[in-house]
Amino acid sequence: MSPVTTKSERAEWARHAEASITAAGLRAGGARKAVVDLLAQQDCCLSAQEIRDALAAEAGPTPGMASVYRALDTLADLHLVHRVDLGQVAKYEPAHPGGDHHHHAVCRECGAVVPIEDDAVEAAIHAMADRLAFDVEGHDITLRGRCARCAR
Amino acid sequence: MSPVTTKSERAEWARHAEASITAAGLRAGGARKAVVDLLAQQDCCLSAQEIRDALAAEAGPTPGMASVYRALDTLADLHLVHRVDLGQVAKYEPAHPGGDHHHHAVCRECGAVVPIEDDAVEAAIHAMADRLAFDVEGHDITLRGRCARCAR
DNA sequence: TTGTTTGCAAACCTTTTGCACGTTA
DNA sequence: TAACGTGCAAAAGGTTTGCAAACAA
Repeated sequence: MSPVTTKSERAEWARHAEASITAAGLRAGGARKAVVDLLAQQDCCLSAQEIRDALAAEAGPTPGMASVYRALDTLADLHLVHRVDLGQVAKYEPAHPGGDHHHHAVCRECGAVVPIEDDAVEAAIHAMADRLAFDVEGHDITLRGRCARCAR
Repeated sequence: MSPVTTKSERAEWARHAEASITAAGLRAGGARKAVVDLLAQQDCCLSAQEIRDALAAEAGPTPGMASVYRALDTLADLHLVHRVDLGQVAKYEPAHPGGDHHHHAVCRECGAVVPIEDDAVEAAIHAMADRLAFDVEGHDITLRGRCARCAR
């Protein structure tokens, strides 16, 4: 299974994020930087709690939940992260500038989230969007079912 | 704009729901019946709060929020309603037996939710699902953007 | 110095649960 | 009458906000 984003794409996102934050006149605090650095390593979405847990496992101070939420909020405003609503908990993932994105399959048994990509579906969605009396800026697709492991 | 479901489809759903509830050995209480009757009139999704507010506006006793949630939970277990996660609040809509379903476009300005249908997108989703190592049981699509009124 | 960022605690909101009472089959 | 359904209140998450101290530019 190929990764959904390459290592260089993730590094590119980190640079882009830093630049956007500076360009917006924001300062470089520790908590937000830690969140950006962690997201830069991710291929798929994480919840605020998962982000904080991951940062708590690293060396250095652990940011408070409020700071994690505030950082995610700021990043979402700058279109640097995309918020994904897969259930009762919001998840967040890096938003890549080129419009390059993926969707999610969620296992109803184990809760696993698998990233998925499909050009034909993207094309069909865009064709539909063009015909609607609605100014479509983005879309999310969630598949529900059971992952390969749980279905076996 | 044509309705997503016809009046007869909605009446059909109400009958089907009553029958399923009885068949499951459940009894006929007032709160759940009120929720079923209200959902039977809906074309698209409502939140638990919206359901209760609508019932409060009607004649007769207003069910407690807990009863609304319990009713929705039971109906979801019986596959009579589909839970839709469009944001921080869960919404619920009647699930039509034939597999007939729609998706949603959400306006980022006014929050309006517009039901959408597209056979080509459905076909593309199914084709993709067949190729995945994931047992896909259902899917949800959310378009984000601005509705016709807000975009004007 | 000045405005931003952070952490903590409290507030908020949605959803769930415990429990006693009413109701259905 | 035995089990289920309901309402109320309390609890339980997840997320947001107020405020004072720490910090970057």
